[in-house]
Amino acid sequence: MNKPHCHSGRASLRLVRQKQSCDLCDTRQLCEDLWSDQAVMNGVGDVIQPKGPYAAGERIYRIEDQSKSLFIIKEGAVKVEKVLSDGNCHISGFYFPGDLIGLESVDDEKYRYDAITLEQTSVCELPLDRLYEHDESLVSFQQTIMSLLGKRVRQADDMLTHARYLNAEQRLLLFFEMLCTRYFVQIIDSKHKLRLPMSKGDIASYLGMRPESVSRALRKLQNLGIIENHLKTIEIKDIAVAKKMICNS
Amino acid sequence: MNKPHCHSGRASLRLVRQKQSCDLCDTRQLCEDLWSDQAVMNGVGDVIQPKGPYAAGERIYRIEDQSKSLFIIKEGAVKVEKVLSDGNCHISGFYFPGDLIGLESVDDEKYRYDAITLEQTSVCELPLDRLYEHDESLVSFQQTIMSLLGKRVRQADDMLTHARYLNAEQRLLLFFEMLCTRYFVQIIDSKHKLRLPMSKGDIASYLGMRPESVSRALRKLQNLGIIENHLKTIEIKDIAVAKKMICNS
DNA sequence: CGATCAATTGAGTGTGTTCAATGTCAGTGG
DNA sequence: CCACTGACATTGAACACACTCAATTGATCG
Repeated sequence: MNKPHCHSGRASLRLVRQKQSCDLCDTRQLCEDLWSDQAVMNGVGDVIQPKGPYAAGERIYRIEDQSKSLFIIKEGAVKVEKVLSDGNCHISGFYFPGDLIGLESVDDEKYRYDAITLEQTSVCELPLDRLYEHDESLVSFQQTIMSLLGKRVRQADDMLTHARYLNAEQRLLLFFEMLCTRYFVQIIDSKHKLRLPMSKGDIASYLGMRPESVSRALRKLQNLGIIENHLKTIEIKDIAVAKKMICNS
Repeated sequence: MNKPHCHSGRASLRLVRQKQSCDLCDTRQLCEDLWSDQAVMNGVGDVIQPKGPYAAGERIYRIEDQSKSLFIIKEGAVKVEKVLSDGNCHISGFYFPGDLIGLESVDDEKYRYDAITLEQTSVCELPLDRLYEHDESLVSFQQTIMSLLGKRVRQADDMLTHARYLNAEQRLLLFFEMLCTRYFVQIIDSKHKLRLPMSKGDIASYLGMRPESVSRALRKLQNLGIIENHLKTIEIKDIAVAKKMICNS
């Protein structure tokens, strides 16, 4: 199960994560469970619905809608955001192929965020009510969701720590590192030149900053020779220094 | 199941949450499941170990230790914290009777925080490995943990939002409101005079501030006549204005 | 090509931090 | 009972970082 592109049990769940093995994919276990012989025999697989492709800017789920499903991202990129009472937007996270979105609505009535595509995106829908069925064939499925919830909690906790102890430049470098390691991003030419599917404003919201501050921090990093910033393309020129900057807080 | 003090199936799980009904208790469902006829019949209840009482300042679990259990707090108060690389402390949360701690270690090898008692505290230990057993009698138990994980994710997300969009005074007022509504705190005399089991420094760390800033913000709120601050005792004098301050961000 | 939105840059402001000093309380021992 | 201690809490002054407001540039698209 270590070879790339292992999610090929069926076309609808073929989660291709370019340049990465399935080991890094959150939903690997999920896919295996859902397409196991036993699950297929019991018809579990049939409730999984492929949806999309969505164009950029479409909503996969909408805040306040009844939360009925989780979604695995097959291709594309998604931002999960919420409009605050003062009209500002707060982006809770960015998600990429192999990620599962909607976990924060487990055991809640409604979605608390909008999930909006950043580019052409396809997903698989997993009905939430299946989570709670006592079906023998779903036990492994439930455990996988539980694992992902544990991960999600840790991720949120880490984010809180970073938000408090890192300055503008450090947050941006950490963000780029996350994109490179944890997530799928389109990597151009060299290994450390990446294309951002989201706007600078989105990044600002995610990192708890203003767009102006993002601009200034990027310029500062560029002047230091650590990165090259051109529109939606970022090149990390000095990874050693970058990593040192993140740690020395 | 709406009457107070419903956790009286057995002494070891009697989670008395003063002045609050069990509806507000995170672990109500858990207790019901664990002490259901079927669970008891299958011997599930016997794996739940009462521990304590711990004195103030003791560790319930230790960072880097192998994570083997969750803990329900029966009495007392607990802070969950981590020492950062620069020597600073980051407090992830405060927990009170009826709360479940250790959820962030679900599906992880080790604890990522220290859980330290703030006063005399007793807990019940729930072995994590039971979570993943295919035992029929544990299905409901698993679902409850899943629900709590969902809640925990939402809580962390909310915290992130607040950390970004509220100033020092607003954060403190929101913190006090949380203590009053969601958590158990020792309430003295009137309904809105409460005793804080944690230090001002702990509060600062939790809210992402410096102790000095907490002091100044409290003074400001006191000068405005909204609160009265004396050592470990806080009195909310003008709740209407306090709530208005939190919302108008 | 102009219109529109995103991104950048500049100048001035403000909130919370840093560093240092002082004040307060609880516990201890003379 | 009082002085001494150490941890916590408060206060003050100067500073730094990110924010706000405003103007400009740049990219994209009909």
